[in-house]
Amino acid sequence: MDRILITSAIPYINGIKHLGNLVGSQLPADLFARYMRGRGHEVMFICATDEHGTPAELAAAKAGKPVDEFCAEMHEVQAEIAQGFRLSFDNFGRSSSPQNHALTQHFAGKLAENGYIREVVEEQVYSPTDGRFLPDRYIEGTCPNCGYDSARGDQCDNCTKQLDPTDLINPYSTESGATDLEVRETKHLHLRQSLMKDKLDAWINSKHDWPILTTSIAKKWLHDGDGLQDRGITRDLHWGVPVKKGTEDWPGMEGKVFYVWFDAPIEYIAATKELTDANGEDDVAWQRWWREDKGAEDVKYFQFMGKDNVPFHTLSFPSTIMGSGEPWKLVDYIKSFNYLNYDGGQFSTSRGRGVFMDQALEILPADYWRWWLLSHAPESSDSEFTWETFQADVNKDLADVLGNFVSRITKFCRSKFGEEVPASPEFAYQDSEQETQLIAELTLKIRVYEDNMAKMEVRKSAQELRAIWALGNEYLQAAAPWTNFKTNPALAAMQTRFALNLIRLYAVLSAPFIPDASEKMLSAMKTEDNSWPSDVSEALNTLLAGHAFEVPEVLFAKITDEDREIWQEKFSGTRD
RNA sequence: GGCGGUAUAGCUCAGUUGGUUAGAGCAGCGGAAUCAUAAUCCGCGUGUCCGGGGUUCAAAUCCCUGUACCGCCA
Repeated sequence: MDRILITSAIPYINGIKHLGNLVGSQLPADLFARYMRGRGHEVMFICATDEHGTPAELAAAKAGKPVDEFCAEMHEVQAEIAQGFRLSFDNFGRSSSPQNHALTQHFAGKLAENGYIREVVEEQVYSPTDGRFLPDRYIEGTCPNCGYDSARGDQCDNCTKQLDPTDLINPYSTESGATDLEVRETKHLHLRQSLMKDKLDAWINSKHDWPILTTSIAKKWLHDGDGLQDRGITRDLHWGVPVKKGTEDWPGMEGKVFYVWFDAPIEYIAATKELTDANGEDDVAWQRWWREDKGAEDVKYFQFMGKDNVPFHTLSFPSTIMGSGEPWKLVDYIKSFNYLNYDGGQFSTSRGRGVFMDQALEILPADYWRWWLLSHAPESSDSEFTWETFQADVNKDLADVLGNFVSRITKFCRSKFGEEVPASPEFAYQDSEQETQLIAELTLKIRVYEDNMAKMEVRKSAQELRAIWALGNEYLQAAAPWTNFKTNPALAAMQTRFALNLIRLYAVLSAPFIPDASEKMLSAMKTEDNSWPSDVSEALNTLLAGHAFEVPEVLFAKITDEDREIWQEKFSGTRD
């Protein structure tokens, strides 16, 4: 039994995420976590909300709430939606937790001790009216280049020229409209990632089995231009982790907080501690996952994320870990994803384009989305969601191939033998060529499936699973128990018993993808035996003659053309 | 402008370290079956593997170059 640590990139707090976000991190991470649990491994699956930073403050202000209250509410909303998608986090934490405050300050202290922190005095735009320093994009004014009157401080949207906030004519705060902006000096901490460059480079180069997407992005940042740059890890904000050197004050840094990207990945660790603290366990309980000197030396750590998060996880966070000089667990494998597009364009949170997680659950059960998104996961390149393919794929795979298989055999059995597994003393499928051959084919495919799941080859796993489902239909078609029933009912009984056992087998194999349907299948077969089919022949002898079952409700209702047209129309615009 | 990714059948995509007539699912066409959510099963592909060069006995795969789309950065 292995110990598997899994983290999904943590979603930002300011709103509900769309399906592209979901398929890029949380959903494949959940697939992997469920699979590993199913195989009997000890799993710690962690996610959280990423709560600090200016966008959270602004979203709270817009909602007319104190930022801490806003975050607490949004955390609950996101947690509930995650539950709706059956994301099986062991803990869904909060980066604003006391545990994360302490750990973030601890790491900063260690980094300073080891010479990886530099204090830098910068000039930034301050707004007395807003009472804060303004990030570049929250300052607007007239573009000196083209005269556009709503140019942002970082770039003019009209002529695309890159700008400095001080270039703008008549600059004003986009928050308050204040024009009394001034440039002030402010001191910040920089993480000296540049000192870590060679170490990171060697580390990345040693990871031969990582996705090309992961390593190519990391290498680009390591070698592009002047190479890996130091990065500011503090901000002049109120909402965040106060800058401290461990538990000590940091002279000159009063009133400042750590920048979100610094404290967000540390939350992976903190969220684990949040869990064990809540359970009243001691520190060893979380340290055995994260400290190689406290029992984590044999932990295998997997991270899941979209490609936009790769630099932070391949460079910044490892810099934090390595620079601490303490034996924290470094990631062993980074699974990264491209983007899912929506109907010819991008999903966009800021523009409200596409289908958002809450809306998705309002129109269809989680399994539909899980199956489609995972079987189309953007692994090798960006992939595309269209309502037409979604409807066609889901109807075919879930309703026709799997759902109908369950339906046809349970109903057949009920009408011919009643709602219990039929007996046939004359026939055992160990002695029959057709069944023996199918067991061999299933075994082959299940081993391929296991291999793909272990390698986090998401699409290939889905493909193989579907092929395993199809074998059931092929078998029924060839065996034709409905024909045999007329001349040789005992043979038909054996075939029916075999096919009914396939339902349980499919439920176990499919659980990582479609947990709800899997649960329904097991409960229809009136069994709680969800043990992994290491021996397929044995697994198909689980439900014995006389075992009662019931014909389940239709597992997957089909998406009609009318449904599709309504949704297509409904989601064609943007959300406010 | 720099960097990266992608470009394979009508659609969505596989093609591992270069190696037999380039594959799968969907859609389409033909057939079988009638247990089932008109579901299932079987059969059917004349594809400039984006264009152009090159390396090689052999290239979708490696190198150069051009084009298109996407993204990141400045």
